Amino acid sequence: MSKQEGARDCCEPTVSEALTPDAAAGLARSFKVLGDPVRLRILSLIAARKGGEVCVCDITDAFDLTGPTISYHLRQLREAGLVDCERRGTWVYYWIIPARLGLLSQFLNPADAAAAST
Amino acid sequence: MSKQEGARDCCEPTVSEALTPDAAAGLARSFKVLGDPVRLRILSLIAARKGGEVCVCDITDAFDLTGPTISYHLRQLREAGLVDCERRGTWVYYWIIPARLGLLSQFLNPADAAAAST
DNA sequence: ACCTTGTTTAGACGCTTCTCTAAGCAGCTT
DNA sequence: AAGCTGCTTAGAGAAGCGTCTAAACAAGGT
Repeated sequence: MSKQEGARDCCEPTVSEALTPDAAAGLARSFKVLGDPVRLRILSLIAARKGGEVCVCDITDAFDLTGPTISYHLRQLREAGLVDCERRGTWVYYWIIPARLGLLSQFLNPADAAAAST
Repeated sequence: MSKQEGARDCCEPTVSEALTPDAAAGLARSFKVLGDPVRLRILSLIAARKGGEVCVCDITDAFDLTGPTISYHLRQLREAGLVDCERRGTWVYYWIIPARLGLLSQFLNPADAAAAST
């Protein structure tokens, strides 16, 4: 309820057009998956890694959670199309799918996306 | 588990640096609020509106939900810092706080944000 | 003052989510 | 082939979320 006008009259970016219920459902599913601190940390851990790939065992080591719990979160990320994985011998490696994140980013700030595509 | 390499070797954007648990918690809270189709539609409804402001009654009319439910979602959006509101006479108007959305967008795609800030 | 309309708060209830333990599968290594 | 390690699946329980109805609060109009 603060009366701070002025935060919104500088650039007009934000969310483009009104969303259909279906489009909203699709986007919401992705955002919901991002709405957990553990998954966000997993994602940034993968992204920060040189080579862009991380073994599940490295992820598990970075958290104070059991293996199955990490596996659960990785599955959520996978099913949301945010990461993909591949087994190589004993280990399973995960990497980020940038296109999906780009899509979400674009929804939040169409102006940035437009600027980037020039 | 699909073997599609190559989706990630074209541009290297994605998520910048490894997140601290605290930073992750803050971001996750915002993304969680975005992780609901109704809230996403409310947001896009406000954003699409000429003038950038919408009365609660207009929002309520756009959904097949009760007033209290809409009020609940608006509160979530408000407490996440994504929107702000002001009462004017009988009606309460909501608008989007672009800075917050920009921050989230930037997390998802640092490359876009960098390009936009030039 | 009172009633009417717009909005929020409180409380209840069913469904989903996140975590765990136990058990299963996959691929080395000996 | 038997056992070891890495990872996933299955099932259970506590906590959280989204919806509703009922009631309260806020402003304006008789």
